[in-house]
Amino acid sequence: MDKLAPRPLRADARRNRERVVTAAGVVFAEQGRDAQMDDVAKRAGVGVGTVYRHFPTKEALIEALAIDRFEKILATGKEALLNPDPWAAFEGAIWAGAELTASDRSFTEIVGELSGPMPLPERLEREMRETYGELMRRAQEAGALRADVVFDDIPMLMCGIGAATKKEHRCAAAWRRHLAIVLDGLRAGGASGPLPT
Amino acid sequence: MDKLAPRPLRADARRNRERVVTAAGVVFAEQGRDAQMDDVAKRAGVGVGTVYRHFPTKEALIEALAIDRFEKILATGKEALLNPDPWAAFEGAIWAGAELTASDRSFTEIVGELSGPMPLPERLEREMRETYGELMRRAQEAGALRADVVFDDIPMLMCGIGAATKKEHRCAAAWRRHLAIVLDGLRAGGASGPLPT
Amino acid sequence: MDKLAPRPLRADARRNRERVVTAAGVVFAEQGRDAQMDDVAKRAGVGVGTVYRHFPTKEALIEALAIDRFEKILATGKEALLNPDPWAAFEGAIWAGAELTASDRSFTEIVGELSGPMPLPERLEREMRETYGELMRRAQEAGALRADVVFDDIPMLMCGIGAATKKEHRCAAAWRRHLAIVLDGLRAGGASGPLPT
Amino acid sequence: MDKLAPRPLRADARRNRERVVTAAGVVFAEQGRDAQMDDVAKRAGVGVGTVYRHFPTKEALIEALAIDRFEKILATGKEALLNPDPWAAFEGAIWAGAELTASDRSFTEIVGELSGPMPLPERLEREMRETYGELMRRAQEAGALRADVVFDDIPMLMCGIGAATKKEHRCAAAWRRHLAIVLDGLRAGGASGPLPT
DNA sequence: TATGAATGAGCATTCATTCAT
DNA sequence: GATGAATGAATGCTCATTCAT
Repeated sequence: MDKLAPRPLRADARRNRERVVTAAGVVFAEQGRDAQMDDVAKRAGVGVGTVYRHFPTKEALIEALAIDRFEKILATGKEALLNPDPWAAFEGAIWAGAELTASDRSFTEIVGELSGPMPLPERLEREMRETYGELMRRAQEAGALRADVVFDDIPMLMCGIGAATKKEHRCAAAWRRHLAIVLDGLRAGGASGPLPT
Repeated sequence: MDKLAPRPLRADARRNRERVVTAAGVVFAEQGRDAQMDDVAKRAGVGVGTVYRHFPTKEALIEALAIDRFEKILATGKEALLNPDPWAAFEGAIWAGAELTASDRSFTEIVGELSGPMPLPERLEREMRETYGELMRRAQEAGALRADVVFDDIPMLMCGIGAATKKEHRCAAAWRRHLAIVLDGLRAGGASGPLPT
Repeated sequence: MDKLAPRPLRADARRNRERVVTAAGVVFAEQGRDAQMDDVAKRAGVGVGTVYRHFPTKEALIEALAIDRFEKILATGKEALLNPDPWAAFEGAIWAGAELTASDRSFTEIVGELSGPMPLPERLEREMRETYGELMRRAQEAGALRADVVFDDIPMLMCGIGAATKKEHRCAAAWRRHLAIVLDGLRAGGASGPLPT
Repeated sequence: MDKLAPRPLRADARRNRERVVTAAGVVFAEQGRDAQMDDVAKRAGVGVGTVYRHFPTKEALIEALAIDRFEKILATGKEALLNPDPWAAFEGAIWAGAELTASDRSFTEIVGELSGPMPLPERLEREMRETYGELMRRAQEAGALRADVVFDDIPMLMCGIGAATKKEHRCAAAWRRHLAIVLDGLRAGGASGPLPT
């Protein structure tokens, strides 16, 4: 009913939860979102029941996984903020996020299905906005990033990059070309005109 | 008996096949790749058996759908070749393809799952290569398109656009911003350096 | 409604019927009773509808096939009656029937499933009884066939032989050993005691 | 589903497996090889999933059933070895096996389909060979069993008996007449000549 | 709390039979 | 009559979820 108090979660329970999330990451990475709960359990070395104790549905597990991924992206964004060069900071954040996305097949799949129906927790979304918003603001103030991009363009662009990492295009690292092109398009100097609204 | 003429396929059979493809387009668009064959049949107003008479497996139906989509894209590409302005022709082809992609949610999903395991028929792939290759060559010769993009970058970029059209981003037409950025990145003038290989 | 008059059946219709029966014989021989009606039709070079015009159900077709087979067996039995040696006549009839059975996989399968639920037409059954009954009577009168075998033992023994021809026992002709043993058991001299009732 | 009394035993999985096998025996006996897995489950009082938990495919279930049957036959064969009279031992083993076969209609069907494509486990086949081989050797040494029968003739003959038990011949026990005839044919004294090779 | 056996709705696919052409 | 496209009930099997131990 009331969610005021987050339950303490005993040490072994927390460890189990961790194992499940980790296993889910691997299994979904390998087999995509159609992977089976039994496989996740097996990989985690627990029974299915335990998986369901921590995550009431498969969807909930996937959501938890997605949040975990976004936390990691956010971390790279925060780290980028330390870079004094505004454009390098922005660019570096984007490259780091893309690298994470590319390194895990499930990442894209999960994040891909996610944006619409499965919103992130308020705190996470806010921090994402703050962090990447700040990176963009600085780069724009420095005249490096075109002025008409807004924060909401970023997840969209990242979705595109994610899609590029998912397939077997000409070569495994083909997505880097995609990102390089996009970044050139994002440069203040490259703009051929204002973005459509 | 004689195979000189391809099977005429009775009038009603052809009509039914058409209805199945149309229904499949709608159903897969609405429910994604996991939509059920029974639903396709119901939507088409035929029995499942009829669906299976025309397409031996669900996979075959999806593939047929994908080919149909690619044919439409190819048609816009060929039309673009008529435009004497090399960059406008190239840009127009890309916009037209994206528009088609955006107008049908299943398009992206199906094409998305497609590139890897389900190759297009040789003829279609060749024509795609020829048409878009020519569009690119002209635009590059005119100094409008950066010289280091190659044909294989296009499907990758289109996948990205497709991903952008799939989600509910800030607004329905947000993908246009994505494409505008990408196109700016593709301009010869916008390149900040060579694309990674 | 009334079936008093057998319909004339136009020449081409009769020819078609013949083709269907022949095709069914081959197809069921190759694939067993689970073969499909479509395959029978294809083999016969007609549409399924034509098959169904002549045989209202698959079961009816199989029954017709069975009758056809029994007619052939009966023919060998009648021919055997011409042999003046009573035991040789009996033995020859049995061998001939087994040979037919062995030569066609569907034969056994169909006949096997048949005896119980699918009785032969009265005329055919009567003639079988008359012919084989006579062969047995003569052999028994000559003191060659044990006196306690009765007509109804024969189909049972033939079923057994049929089963033997169906499998891949030690060698293709292993069933001949089975029949040789049975025939020795049927000889008047071989009886170790009366058959159970 | 379950009885009012709480289940005391932990090994309900094993019991369920037993129930599935038993139910399968009955259902396949009644309806033959084409019986449905759902019916087996219903008869066993479990869900289909449970059937599939224990037997990955229908084929596997049938095979398990067949092995179970052969084990029972083998047991009677081993018991017969205790009989000091060589012919009585051999004859008794055959009768006992036939009795088992006759008592369960599915037995024949399953074994019938079995011999070819579905070999028994090595151990079982070996023990069958050893046991029945020994019974035959003794009976032949005693001059009671004709010298030219070999082990491989036995399954063939049993198939025949099985076929005889399967149908509704003149009377329910008609197969006993078949077996009596075969046994007379197997006696050393009854041989009219060597068996065909 | 952990376990994994049990559940059963769900799904792709088949095939005997019907019926419009 | 002949054809073969259409039908849809039936079937083997899966897998997210529940629950007895």
